[in-house]
Order: sequence, then C-alpha cells, then structure tokens
Amino acid sequence: MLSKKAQYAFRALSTLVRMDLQRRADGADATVAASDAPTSITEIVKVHPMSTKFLETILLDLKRGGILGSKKGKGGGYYLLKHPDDTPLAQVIRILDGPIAPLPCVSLHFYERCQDCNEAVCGLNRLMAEVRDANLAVLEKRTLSDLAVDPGAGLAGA
Amino acid sequence: MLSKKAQYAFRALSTLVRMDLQRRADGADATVAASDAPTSITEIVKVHPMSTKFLETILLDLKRGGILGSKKGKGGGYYLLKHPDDTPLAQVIRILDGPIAPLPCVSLHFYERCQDCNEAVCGLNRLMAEVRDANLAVLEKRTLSDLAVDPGAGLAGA
DNA sequence: TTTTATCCCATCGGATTAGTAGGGTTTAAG
DNA sequence: CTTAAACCCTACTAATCCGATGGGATAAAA
Repeated sequence: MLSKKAQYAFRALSTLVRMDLQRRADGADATVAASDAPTSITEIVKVHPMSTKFLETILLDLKRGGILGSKKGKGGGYYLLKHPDDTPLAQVIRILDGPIAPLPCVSLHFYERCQDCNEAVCGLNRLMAEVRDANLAVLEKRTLSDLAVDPGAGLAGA
Repeated sequence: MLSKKAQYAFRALSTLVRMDLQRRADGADATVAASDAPTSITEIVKVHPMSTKFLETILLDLKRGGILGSKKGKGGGYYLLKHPDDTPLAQVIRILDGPIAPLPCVSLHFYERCQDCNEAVCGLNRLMAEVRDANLAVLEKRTLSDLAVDPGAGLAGA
C-alpha cells in the first residue's frame, strides 16, 4: 500500500503537471522558463486540502529526488524539472516509499542480500521477481502526464 | 514489501507442500488422508530456523484463513486442506498482509472509499488499479505448487 | 497420567508513520 | 532598508504497526 506521503505527493504533482502544461501552452510564443513560473505550497494546498507543513517535507523530498526544482523568496515555489512524460511513477514511489519489489533480495534500486536464503526462499524470490516485473511494467511506463488526464476522458492505452 | 509474517508463511508452506506431494506419491496405493499425516511446528522449524512461537501465530492465521487444517495432541500438526495447485499466492498474502492493491479505494477484498477523492486522486486510482491488476495476474496464477519447485529446474512458464 | 501438540490471549519493545513546532535563509517588493 | 512571502532545516511527538514473547487452556496419544 502507498503511504500517505506518496498519495499526497501524487496529488501535489498532478497540480504541478497542470501548471506545467498550461505554461507550455501559453508560452508557445513567449517561451517562459519553468523556473519563472513556480507554484507555491499555499496554492497547492488550496486545491488539495492537507497539512501545509507535511506537504513541505514531501516537496522537499521530491526536490532532493531530482523531480522538482524550487525558487526561494517572495513569488517563489516549486516546478517540474522535466517534461511530465519523462518522470515515471516508479521514481516518485521510490523517493517516498522506497523499494517497489516485494522482497529486498529482488529489488533493483534497494537490493539487500536475504539471510537464511535456502531453497524454499529461493523458490519464493523467483516468484517475487515476477511480481516486481509486473509492477514495473506499469510504473515505469506510466508517467506524471497520466496523472493529470481529464477524468472523463479515459486513459490512453488502457 | 512483504512482511516477515508473509515471508515465514511461505517458507513454512513450502515444507508443507513438499510433505503433501510426498504423501500423495506414497499413498498411490494406501491413500492416506492429509489429516492423518500432519507436520508439527517443531518439524518445520527444524527446516526453517525461526521463532517457534511466531510461527505458531502465523500457522494459526493460515488455518483461520482456510488454507491449513490442524490436528491437536501428540502426533498432531498442520496440513494443507487443498491441493497445492488450488491455493494462489494472493490468498496467502491477503491473510497475513491484507490488501494487495496500492490504494484502499481500488482494493477488491479490502475496499474502502477514499476521502478527498477529487479529480486528481481519481487520475491516480485508475493507474493504481492497473498496478493491482498487474500484481494479481501473477499472484492469482502462481500457487503453492510454484513455491516448492526444484531450485535448479526453472519455473514453468517463466 | 504424562507427554506432546495445537490453541488462545495478552503484552511488549522497537521501528515506522503521520504530523507538528519553531526557527533560519533567501528573495522580491515597497 | 524594511517587510513580507516563501523555501529550507532540525527536531520532536503521538499513534500505530511489526516482530516477537509468555502463560496457560485444551486435546489426543502412549
């Protein structure tokens, strides 16, 4: 199950994606840089009611994780560093919740050797590697763009 | 990530599966009932070193969950209620770890309405339903039989 | 009746999660 | 230069969950 942190992150990101797409549309002639049109925490909380302080720590995590940039001071806020198509959901989940794999010994980004790994457990980790791959097939394909689709419009490729 | 409970459960089950298959092979002429050849916790712990008490609570869960039967008293123990092919891994995980879905609002067996479910979150739960389906495609297909395959032999269909 | 087991309930320490508090630093605007 | 808006950072706490343990009740076989 996703943590609250990850859930809130996705909500906030959906707003940032919308702002990003809008900026790209508006700036067809003006070409406004992303860092010149940041969105503040206050604005995000207006759309998605949640603890301001808690969201702050989450956005900071996303920044450290390389997904968001920020601008300090008055008029500052957060913005996407890349096109929404280029950030898979898996990256967000890894930053906030850690491993996607069901077992540490089959994790790609958070691998840990499993102790007491006898034949029975090895039977298990093959199966869990299958599960991991099934997850990644979705989570590496789907991106932030898919978060912000019109709810009535259906999902491309679904 | 799977809890220790689930991991231990799978280890214990792999032994119970082996015992079950052996009984079926031996009983080609004798036809021994599963309840007449139970495996005790002590025997399982000999194969998979872990806390006896902890395993006790796990096997009890599996019993309440309809996967295992038990026989009390001297010579007692636990046994599979069904053929290993007929218990998907998903069932084991649900008993010990609860929902397989990444969000309560897309869970099939543990559904809960999500609060603050605005358009952004709904964008999310479609994606998470995809993830759930990807998981279930593996976890409902793979069964206890797949746990006990010879580690050198490879996995059927993999 | 003793031994071997499952069964049941209660507890407990440690880790994690969700959220809070309070201040510091940077920037833009007046 | 002052002020207000915003990000940044550290620490803390309350609640919950996880992994594990302890003590005993019940049942069956020898």
